[in-house]
Amino acid sequence: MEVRELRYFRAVADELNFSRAALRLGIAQPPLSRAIRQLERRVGVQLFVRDTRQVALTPAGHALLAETGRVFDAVSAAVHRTRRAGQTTPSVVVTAKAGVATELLRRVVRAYAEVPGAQAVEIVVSGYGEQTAMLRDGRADLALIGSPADHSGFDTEHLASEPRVAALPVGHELADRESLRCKDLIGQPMSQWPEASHADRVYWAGRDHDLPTGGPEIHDNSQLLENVALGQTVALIPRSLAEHTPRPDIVYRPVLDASPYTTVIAWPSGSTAPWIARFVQLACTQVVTTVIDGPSSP
Amino acid sequence: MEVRELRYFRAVADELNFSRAALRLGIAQPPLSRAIRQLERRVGVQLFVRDTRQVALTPAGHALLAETGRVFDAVSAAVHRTRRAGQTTPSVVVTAKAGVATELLRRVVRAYAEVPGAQAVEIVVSGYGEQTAMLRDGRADLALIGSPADHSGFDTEHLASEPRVAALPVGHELADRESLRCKDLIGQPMSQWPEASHADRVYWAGRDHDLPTGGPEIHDNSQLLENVALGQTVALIPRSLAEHTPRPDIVYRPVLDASPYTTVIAWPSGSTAPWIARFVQLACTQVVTTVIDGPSSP
DNA sequence: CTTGCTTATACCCTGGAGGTATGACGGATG
DNA sequence: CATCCGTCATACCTCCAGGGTATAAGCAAG
Repeated sequence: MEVRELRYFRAVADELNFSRAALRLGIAQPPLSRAIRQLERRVGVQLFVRDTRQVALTPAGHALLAETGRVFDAVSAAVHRTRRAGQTTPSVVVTAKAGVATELLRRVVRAYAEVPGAQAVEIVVSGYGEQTAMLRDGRADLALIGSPADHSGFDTEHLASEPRVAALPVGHELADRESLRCKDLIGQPMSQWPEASHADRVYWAGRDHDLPTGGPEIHDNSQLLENVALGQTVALIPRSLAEHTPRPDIVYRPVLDASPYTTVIAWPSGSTAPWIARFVQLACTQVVTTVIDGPSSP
Repeated sequence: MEVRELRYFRAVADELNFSRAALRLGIAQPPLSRAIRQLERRVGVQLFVRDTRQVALTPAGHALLAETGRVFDAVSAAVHRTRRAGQTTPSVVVTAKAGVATELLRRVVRAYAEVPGAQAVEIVVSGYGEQTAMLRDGRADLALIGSPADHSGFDTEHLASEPRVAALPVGHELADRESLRCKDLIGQPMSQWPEASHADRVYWAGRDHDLPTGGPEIHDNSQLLENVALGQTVALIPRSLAEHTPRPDIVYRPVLDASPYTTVIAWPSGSTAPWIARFVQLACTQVVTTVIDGPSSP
């Protein structure tokens, strides 16, 4: 099976229409039909049931579609990492969400620069949920990831945990309380990241608590806080974020029984590159000196 | 980048010799040289430094070689799983090492058969260390794996832990002791699985204990025990294995501070197929009733 | 210098990927 | 019911890239 065939397959599986898929691929429809037929012949199973009006995936087609992502990720990871390794001064790429843990990252990078023989470090700031994608497809070598992310397929090492606070608009009914509990937030509109899976939503809200969903969807921290200030939503955020973004129109209140916000450093599982081990080790020791304090979760 | 190009690259990287690589690939040498050149041109980096006498990998080549395995695994997983899904009665394939945990597996399979709408279950017995390979390349959907294995890239759920015993030949100097400790075994010839990485060896011997290596290499349990009986080696094995294979020429003695032998059920990380969740859940509940008893580790 | 081993170059050939034109089918529409 | 439109399949052509053979070129060893 060749990558080109898989690209064709995925286009058809996405569009469920040979003509549109061919358009998307930039080829004509007949060669696409033929390529799919040939793929079916080679693998030995039918992937689509198609009459002249309808195209649908067979169970085998569904199975193949589920696997295509891994193949594309592996291939583009190979290309990306090879290209980077081929540069005159290869650098290690670390990605992290804006805001959270950047001061930690700066410290680690400074410390890593001291290591004899260390490459340059390139820090790429990425949007919510994009860190894992960048690790998977090879745009990054290491990532700092917050707790509600999907770590599957990565090796991780725990870096820091910090308590969460609720961000409330000034004048909110809960704003005069010193601290809150998860159950206090039930019934409140609660913002969700757009890409968050169900598991993420549960986790984000604090594991095992039946916190509400359905607030407006937001894409970054400033947008989130803007929505909070406007009274559109409330939000559970890590305490450090609250400390770095004081706003006159928002109050932050600790949520005592929310699951702590944890930051992990992640890298592609099974990587044996020695500098990954060195960087991770450095990050772990740095985090000890950086002391992200706060009461430990009960 | 196409899979064919990667196959060619890997052959050359393995052989470090274009002629032999071409022979292995079943093509002539000139097309292979050209294909590699074209790959280098497409990716934009040099992969090999070659004069007329020597071929060596560049740093970029090393980086690419490290990624090829993931690509091949992903591709063959796609093919295997698609083929299986295309059969008239698709079955779920579970793999496990012979001996250990087979009674558990039988119970789970019986229970799973009761589930409405459940597929047939096919059990494949595989050699040491092969379970993970089968998961990775799609020959299996689920695997029961013993503790010294490399779980990276898989999701796992803990199933059972059991203490380890040392297998000693009758008449061995330690055979008359009721129980042992790891340090008693220092200096004994200790068998290693051939594919075991360094991490595996450490783990297998009981984490953090400086147990010896260098015994004869063995490939399955019966061969291992045969070697023990012949006085060639001693072995640390899970207790259930000892109980299922009583031998007049071998005595088993508990090793109190060896790390327990744990069995986990593993599946490709990120799989969302509902039947995986159902099977795993079933396995976890079954293991509670199967009660693999024994003293918990200190 | 010759021999033997390597990779690179030159050249040819063929299979298959891609294009165009068109057929066959079925739903929508009047 | 007839027409039209959108769909996938078929037929046929073109052309290039992947593969083969022959051979040059480079280097080490004898």
